[in-house]
Amino acid sequence: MEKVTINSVAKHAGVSKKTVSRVLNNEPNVSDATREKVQQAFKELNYRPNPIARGLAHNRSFIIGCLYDNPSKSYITRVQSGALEACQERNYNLLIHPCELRGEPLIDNIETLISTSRLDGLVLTPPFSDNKELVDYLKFRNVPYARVAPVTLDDESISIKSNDTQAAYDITKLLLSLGHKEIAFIKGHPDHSATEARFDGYVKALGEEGIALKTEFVAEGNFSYHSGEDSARKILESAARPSAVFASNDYMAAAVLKVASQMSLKVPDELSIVGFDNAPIARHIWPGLTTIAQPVEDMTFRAVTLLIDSINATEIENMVEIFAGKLIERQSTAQFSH
Amino acid sequence: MEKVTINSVAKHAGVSKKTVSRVLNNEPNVSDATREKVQQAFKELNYRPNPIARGLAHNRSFIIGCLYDNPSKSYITRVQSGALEACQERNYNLLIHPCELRGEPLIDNIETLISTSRLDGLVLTPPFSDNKELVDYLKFRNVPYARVAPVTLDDESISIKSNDTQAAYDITKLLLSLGHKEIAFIKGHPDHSATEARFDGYVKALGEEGIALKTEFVAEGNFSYHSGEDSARKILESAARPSAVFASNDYMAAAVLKVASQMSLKVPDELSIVGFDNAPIARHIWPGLTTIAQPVEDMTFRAVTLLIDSINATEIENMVEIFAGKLIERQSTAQFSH
DNA sequence: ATTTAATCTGACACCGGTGTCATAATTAGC
DNA sequence: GCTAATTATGACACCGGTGTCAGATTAAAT
Repeated sequence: MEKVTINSVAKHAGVSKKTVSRVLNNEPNVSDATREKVQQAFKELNYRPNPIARGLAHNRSFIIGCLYDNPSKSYITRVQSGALEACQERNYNLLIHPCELRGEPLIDNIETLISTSRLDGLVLTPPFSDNKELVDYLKFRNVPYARVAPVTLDDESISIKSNDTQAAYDITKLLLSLGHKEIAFIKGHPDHSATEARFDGYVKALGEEGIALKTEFVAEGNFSYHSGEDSARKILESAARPSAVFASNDYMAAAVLKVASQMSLKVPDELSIVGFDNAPIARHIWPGLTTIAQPVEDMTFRAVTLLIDSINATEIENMVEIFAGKLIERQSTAQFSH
Repeated sequence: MEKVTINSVAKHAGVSKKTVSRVLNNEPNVSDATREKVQQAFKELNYRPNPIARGLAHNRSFIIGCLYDNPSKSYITRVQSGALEACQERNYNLLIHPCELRGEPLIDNIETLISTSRLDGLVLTPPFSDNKELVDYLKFRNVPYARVAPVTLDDESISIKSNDTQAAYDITKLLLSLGHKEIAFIKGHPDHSATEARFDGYVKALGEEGIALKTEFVAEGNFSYHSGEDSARKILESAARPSAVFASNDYMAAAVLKVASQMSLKVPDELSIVGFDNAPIARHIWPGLTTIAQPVEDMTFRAVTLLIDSINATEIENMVEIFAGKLIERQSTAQFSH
């Protein structure tokens, strides 16, 4: 297969390569006749511009990096899926970068990533979205970035928020409306800002009913299945067992279900359980988990789209958008029966 | 931050840029003194070669594509993880390409992918590893590729195999040794060659015990949780209910467990269940699934490493390597009690 | 001390695009 | 119909590296 470059197209169409470049980029100041000729040559030769050469000329890589450190595989693939779609639409490539938050020094890691791969921009997903050190570094290095699901807002970057607090409030309200008064809570990883946000919603809902927060009903998890197990044991084996458990994500909720099974506690008759995220496991276990579905793909898609557009815009405009979660009721919740 | 190019390094070190390039690529014919000087300049200026310029000069992208279409998120992330590690080690980037096998014409899709992204090579994961049309196309287009977990061998490519048949044989043998004689089987997706391989192992083990294959005990699934549910209903609601079910992957096995729970069938006392893959769900449900763990990361890592090395080698050497699965016993299997 | 071979080093073109600017071809204005 | 303003086009340098090849330097051989 003969290599087709801009030169061959130019020769074929009988014009200069600069003119070909003009047609390629939809630049003005090309006569209709010439444009036609060149486009014809594109087709006849099946020409594809070389993104690498283009990148060199522009001093750009047309690559967006996606940073994550999340135990949930399904969350990661959803993030990737949204990011990929946005990239493909704009002819960018996506470079995935899983990354241990507590591993080697984060900044060094990112520094290497950026300078070796020449990323044009970076999407931060939780828990990086709220990592001040990282955000400051990117700002200092002048690397465009977008934040997915941050809690803190700096008004200086593209941020696509989810309203975790509201959603957590809603799902807690659901439990309350079912007659539950003793509702335990399992927190997520302290590095994730969603952890506090979700907890806040829970606290707010309880507060509105005039129910005091019981410290023995609040366990410290870290979003992992394992931490959910430990927390569930602590909560369910305590003297005053709650009638419902709100786990900050579905993995931990699944772990609560497992512990309940092992203790022969019937769910939802003797114990209601709710999770968060609507991970696949929420519908893969029996009973299915009542949980909050978040539009992860949409959020990431939007973040990457805004990021790429801001890279190519002359005027940089930073914006915040908020996406809402949706309550999904399955079989793990039921009316409280004394 | 000043831009550091090969020219600035050359000036700083007082040599030509070609000499800098020589040092960069560890080429011979550079005096120790000069090499020292240049390396010193690298450090002082914190120089990072521009992969894009390098790519243009070499007519290479230093990007490996990873093709997949797999419902299992955990499988995908494991594949990615192995591939990424191999790429990072060799200074390549990884481009992920999820892809609907039954979606738009596959070859067109790949054609676009290759010509727009200028991939240097492609890793095929199931079900693409055994897609003859695709493999033929890549061969025709002269695109280097490696196949992860193929079943058919063409001896003309890098192939990293797993011994699915053996593993399926082993796990069936386990059920037989527990006294089970009526063992149902849920097949995977017909496009995945692993489907037949696993079935073969099951058939072989039964055959050795002189147990005839019952067609009513073989269901056609497609690796999805949902198909597992349907298959499980068909099998468990039949008149002659088996005492054990072998599902071709863990998602379908989890679905069997769900259906069994709904039917109040106690697992493992009244029904043993085994899966395949050791997906996270296998240990996230209760009882945990007895299954086969495959070294997915290792296999992909190896495939990508071999692929990159073969791209850079003058002599192309194709090879086949076989990785073994490992039987993992959890709580979903027990002695058959009449 | 020369010749010969081996080892270094740099000038220069090139990879495949894009930006700048000068010039050619139109069109508009009167 | 002639000049002025506008639009269309191409020559050329450049992005940051690498390959080729010739020339300079050093080491080995006689």
